[in-house]
Amino acid sequence: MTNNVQTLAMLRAAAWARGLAPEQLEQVERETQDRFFAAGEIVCHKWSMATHWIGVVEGMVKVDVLAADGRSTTLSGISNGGWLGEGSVLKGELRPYGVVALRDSRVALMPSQTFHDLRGSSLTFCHFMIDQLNARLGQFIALAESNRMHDVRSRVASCLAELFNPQLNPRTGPVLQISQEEIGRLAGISRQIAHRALHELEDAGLLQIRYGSIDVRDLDGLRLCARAHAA
DNA sequence: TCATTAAATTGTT
DNA sequence: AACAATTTAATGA
Repeated sequence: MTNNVQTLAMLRAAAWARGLAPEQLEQVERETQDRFFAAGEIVCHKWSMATHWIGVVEGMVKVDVLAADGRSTTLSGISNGGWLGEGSVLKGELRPYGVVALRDSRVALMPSQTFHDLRGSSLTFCHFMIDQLNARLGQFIALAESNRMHDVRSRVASCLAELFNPQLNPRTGPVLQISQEEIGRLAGISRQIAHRALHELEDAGLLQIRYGSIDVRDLDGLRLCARAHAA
């Protein structure tokens, strides 16, 4: 249950909620919780039970895995309007990743029971879920291709463009409040390499680097760069 | 409002 | 990886 205005607006505006019957939407609003996480806080631990489907109301969270020696890499970033964790909820398994707030974030938590109720009763929800899983698959295919075939600049461009994936991150604004260190984790490179790649993208006029944030000026240009092979 | 300081982030080698 | 420089936010006069 949540009284938060932003969270309620986010639920009602979600693509999967548009086709719901009034009583179904009421159930969602009644059963979905609402929590605030400060930057750096853990939203859910690795290997924890997947008890909720997670939506980002406002802010940004990352999905990451960390090695025993403390190194960590980021698999995905999710910002305003994005949902994550459906895979583990569908399978009823432990999450094979951790979720961490990249900056102060408000997060919606839909209980897995509610999730399964929708899955069984709403065709539009099921359609959304097909699109969601398909987008996730495409994301990881692009990631594998980018890692194996493309240079560093294209990889960074690809990772940034994914933060604007219309299915996975439907309401990302042009200003990404994310440090170069986190960009590096997202692209699987060091902060120094990320720094250099970002300046190349800035010189190409695709974005503007600010303190603690990236201002994306040419999203289509980033997407083109993400598919380019040449150095 | 301004100076001081610590913390975070970026820049450079 | 190490270090320097810069930006931001918090504090107190």
